[in-house]
Amino acid sequence: MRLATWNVNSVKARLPRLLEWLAEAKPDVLCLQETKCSAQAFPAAEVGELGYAAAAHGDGRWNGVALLSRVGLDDVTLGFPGEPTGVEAVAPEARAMAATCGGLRVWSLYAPNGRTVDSPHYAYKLAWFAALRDALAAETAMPLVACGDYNVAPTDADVWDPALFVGATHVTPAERRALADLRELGLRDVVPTPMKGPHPFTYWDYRAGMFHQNKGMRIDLVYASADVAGRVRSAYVDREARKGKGPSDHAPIVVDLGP
DNA sequence: ATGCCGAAACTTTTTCGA
Repeated sequence: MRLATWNVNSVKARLPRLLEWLAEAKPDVLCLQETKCSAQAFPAAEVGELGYAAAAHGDGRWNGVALLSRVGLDDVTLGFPGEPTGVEAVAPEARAMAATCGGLRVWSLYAPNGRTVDSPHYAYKLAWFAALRDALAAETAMPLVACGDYNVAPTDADVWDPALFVGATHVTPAERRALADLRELGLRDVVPTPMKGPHPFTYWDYRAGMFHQNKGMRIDLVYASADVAGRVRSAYVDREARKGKGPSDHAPIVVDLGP
């Protein structure tokens, strides 16, 4: 089974690139983040023509996650119990969903950014991770993979220049502790192989030629239960998808699982 | 060459991203 995750930064703006990538990479299951469209507006017909069932969770302009599968898409759940609401919001944002695909419980996650450490958005980010931990703890009895944009660089090696991130979000001990809490559930970080350079970065800012200088971050992660992690045959960052006209600022991660 | 920010909307600037 080929599993993939990709923050597409608008599924509408990225639709030609998405369809092209699906036809080429042929994942069995794809987790999408930052779809930036409502569930009703999700291009289900277009991906359906390539053989994918789709489920989407989104409310419009911001956030949004989706799951595509050609090996079954059952028991879809949107959000999770105890998910906190956004800052100054009355309802949770569209940042999490799950489905059972080919015998695997698959989550597509888009963690809050946090903005700055003194922002209420940072406290919200940590609360969101704490609630996510409890939600995933209830699902560890089955083969589980939690994929997505975690908006946390697990180690200093996961940012191009740690000195530039001192005092910034994405690298704080509390954020890294939140990831460690997920690993303590038994989830393992499936670290992909970079196509170029020593670091498997998955995100490069659009600005200032960051991609071309390989100044990136590894913030998109695949967290797999031990049984699933043991089935991993290969995993890589498809940085080709970050090139060319109209790319997302994130590259997909592709994971091949054995039986 | 990978090639120097992009998406969305209560749009003609502002908000957000990390």
